[in-house]
Amino acid sequence: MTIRIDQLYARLFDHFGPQHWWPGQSPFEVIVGAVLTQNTSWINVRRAIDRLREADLLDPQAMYDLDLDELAELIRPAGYYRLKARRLNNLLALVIEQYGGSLERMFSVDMPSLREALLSVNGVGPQTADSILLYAAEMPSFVVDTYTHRILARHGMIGFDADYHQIKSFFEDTIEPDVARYNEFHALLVRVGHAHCRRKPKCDGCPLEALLPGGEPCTPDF
DNA sequence: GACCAGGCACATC
DNA sequence: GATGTGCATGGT
Repeated sequence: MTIRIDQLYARLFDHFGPQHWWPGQSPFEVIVGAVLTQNTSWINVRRAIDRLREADLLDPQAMYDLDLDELAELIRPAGYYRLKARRLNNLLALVIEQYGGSLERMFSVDMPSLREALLSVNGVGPQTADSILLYAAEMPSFVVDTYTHRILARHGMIGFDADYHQIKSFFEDTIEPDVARYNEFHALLVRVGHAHCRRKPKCDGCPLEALLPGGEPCTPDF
């Protein structure tokens, strides 16, 4: 017996309300943020993006033209800064060389082809690619992250050993393609993850507690 | 001071 | 194919 996906969404939305993820920012800023947030808290990503904006570098060509060491230094607060400078540069090379530096052109490509192109970039994995598709290109690609995996596994909706594609399909096979819904759902999962489903169990007051049959606890195995 | 954060690629067995 | 490791800053 497991809880249903629509119950999960309803409970999270009722509890936390709309999350307003990545509103009012440029698509390019979303792309940069998607790379910088890899295994990193958003507060540190925020600092790095602010520094880039301050330097007037939130533009594909401008950032691509910048020396790699200088880019690394600017994004330092986001951690793994030398690695991420290279990854950003790899992604910018795609944007510039394949799409002439135009995000509009890049986003006019069909979703499966664009996803494949993004995944071909060294440093862009499935979560980063899907974040770009959903939050920058506004295409209905569900984003899976550590919290999504952990929350679903702990509540018996998937196996603890489920891989990225299985979890993504779990959502996409159930919820019809809907950019706004996918956006909100993922943001809500991260929100409840921050509050209650970290590595160490922190379940007090978790709005998902009562969803399990008989109010049984989740199984915080990882 | 230890532990954690909106991953990913690569080495090794 | 599975498992382990490097990458790094800043908050709790």
